[in-house]
Amino acid sequence: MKMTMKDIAKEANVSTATVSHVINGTKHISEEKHNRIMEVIRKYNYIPNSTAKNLRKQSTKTAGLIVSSFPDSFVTEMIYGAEKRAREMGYNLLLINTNENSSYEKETINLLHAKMVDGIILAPTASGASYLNSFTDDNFPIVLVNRDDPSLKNIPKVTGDNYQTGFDSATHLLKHGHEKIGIIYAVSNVSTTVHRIEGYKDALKKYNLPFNDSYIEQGHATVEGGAEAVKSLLTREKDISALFILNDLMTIGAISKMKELSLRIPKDIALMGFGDFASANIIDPPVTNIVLPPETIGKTAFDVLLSKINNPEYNKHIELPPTLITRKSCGC
Amino acid sequence: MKMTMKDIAKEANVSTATVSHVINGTKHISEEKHNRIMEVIRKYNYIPNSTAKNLRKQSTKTAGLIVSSFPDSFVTEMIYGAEKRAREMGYNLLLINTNENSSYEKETINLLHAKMVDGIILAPTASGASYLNSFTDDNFPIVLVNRDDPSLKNIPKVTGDNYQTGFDSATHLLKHGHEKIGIIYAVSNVSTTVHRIEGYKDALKKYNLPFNDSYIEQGHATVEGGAEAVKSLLTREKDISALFILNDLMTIGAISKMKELSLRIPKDIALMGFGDFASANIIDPPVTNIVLPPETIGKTAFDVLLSKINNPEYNKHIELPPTLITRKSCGC
DNA sequence: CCTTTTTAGTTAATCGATTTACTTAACTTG
DNA sequence: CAAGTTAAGTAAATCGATTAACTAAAAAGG
Repeated sequence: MKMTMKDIAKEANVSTATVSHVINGTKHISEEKHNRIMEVIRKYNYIPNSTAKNLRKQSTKTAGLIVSSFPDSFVTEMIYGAEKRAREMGYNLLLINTNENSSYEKETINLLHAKMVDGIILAPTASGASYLNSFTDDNFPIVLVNRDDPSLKNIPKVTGDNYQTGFDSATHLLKHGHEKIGIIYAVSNVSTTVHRIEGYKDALKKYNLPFNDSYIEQGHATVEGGAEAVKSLLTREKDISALFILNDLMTIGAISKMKELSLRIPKDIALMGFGDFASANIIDPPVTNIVLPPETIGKTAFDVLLSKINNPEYNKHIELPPTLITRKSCGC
Repeated sequence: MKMTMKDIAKEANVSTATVSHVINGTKHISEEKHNRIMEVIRKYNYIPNSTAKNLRKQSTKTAGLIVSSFPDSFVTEMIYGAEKRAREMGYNLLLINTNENSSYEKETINLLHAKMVDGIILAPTASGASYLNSFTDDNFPIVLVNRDDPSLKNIPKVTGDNYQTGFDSATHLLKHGHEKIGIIYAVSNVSTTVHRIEGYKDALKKYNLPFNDSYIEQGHATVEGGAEAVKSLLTREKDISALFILNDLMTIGAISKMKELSLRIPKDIALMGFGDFASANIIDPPVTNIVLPPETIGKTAFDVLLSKINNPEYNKHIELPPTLITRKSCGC
């Protein structure tokens, strides 16, 4: 049977206020009443209704986690990190996947706001998120994760250092003599892609090499998308000697297609992937990857959200550095 | 500024009841007032507070999704399917990962119950979930997903047909002459594992072959766990000619280790994996897998939860059939 | 011993919606 | 035109907690 605090109070012959104080330890209650109340609570296995509590306290111990591309191994690990941290801190996470649909993103934020979540961790879609200003101006805590939106100022951010990611991977290939390096990416107009390409460009510049726009190919973030993209790119640009692929599924698709085309990796084309997917090490050839720590990004995003909740002035941008994992596919 | 219905009512010179009726269409309101109210609502971008609504309506349009092993590609896709369906039906999903910790599972269900979620989709941990009876007896909608608990009766279930999965994969290997088939699994005492092994046993029986307990090896559900398990199993049982590995990461680890041990697949050992992970096709050799449809399982679980919410008597068990994807690793 | 302070507990307002029961005016209808 | 319906709107109860303000009794202080 569903028990309310009123029922407990009646059974224990006290007021609901007393019951509440016992439960929350907000006032000293005599040993005797304390015990009597606890007994009744245990007897009926009473658990206070959080919705009522939430309404009164104007806080829900729930946060929203809005991702834009799921399932994707990077995002999945990020979710894992955030959920784990949230749990440790006594929070629950509402998971929403906008699937790169920006109008759904906007809608969702309104919905979660109305649901009175204590804050939102948002991996935004490609279209700008300037509409967020009306929320942050109202002190509704939002933290951007993974993807940055440089136009937003009063908002904390947790991302990987994508510029460095692009710079380091390009430098690694350049160092080993590759001058014509192709890039395959999935999502346009997001900071993850844009910054990696910027890093790549600057690495070229450092080596006094020209940037060639047609070495950059877009495709779907799927195995098939990677296969198509690599075919289209390598058919068009025959002199490319190395590839940097910004998405794990696409990397897998690309390798598959290159085998089909009898292109040897790394002999004919060197290859670097992004993200440390489980099979990277046993694929033939094992894939050299540059990785950003998704779990840490997720965990940190939640910590930052908590900071923002506790201090509306908190607006740091935390950028986590990449790591290069050298295996066979780049021939280095 | 945060607006309440009271503010809107005052500004529009009506009662909150009228505002509520306009918003919900629960009573006919004159054109004139209707427009006046809508205008004020738009002017302030007013969105009704769901927590208050939830408290009053005793429903939250939110469901809990409790998984026990995350991130895991199967579970991830299941989450994807469930979240997508939930969204389509106007629900949000609270995602919780119990990490195979049964006491945390119990705690979480109490918590979500108190949060007044409309129902829960639960992928239970290994330890029995008989404590669920007190919830289902109270008509709190819970559906079991992925893992079955046969001791629970008044509860709907959505699972893959794991018996058939074990039977079909064993039969496939037996048909091609393998008589000593090893199994590597991750989690004990869950229906997914138990039923697959039962199916495997029955397939052996059909071929009049004995079941050998020591062909069954357990390990951690990780790449490293798979590597260790395969080493331990193949060192102990030298005459095994085929392996069936029930987890994708372990499959990857096992292949990696077998390469290290200079065991050729499928020449020395044939191999079948479970679940259609992205890299299966480009791993060397491409992995033959038997798969159950995780996205469909997740989606169906949410549909079933909705059925259960609308009809407390709904207690079907939906079991989805496996598909065999033949590639090189089993040599068939 | 009287005043002040502290302690233990309660009453009632509050959070922000929904909804039942009621009122008043307008409209039918025989 | 009196009686019965219907329509449009509102007041107030309600959902189930928390908590400010209050009270009464006990303890402390002078």
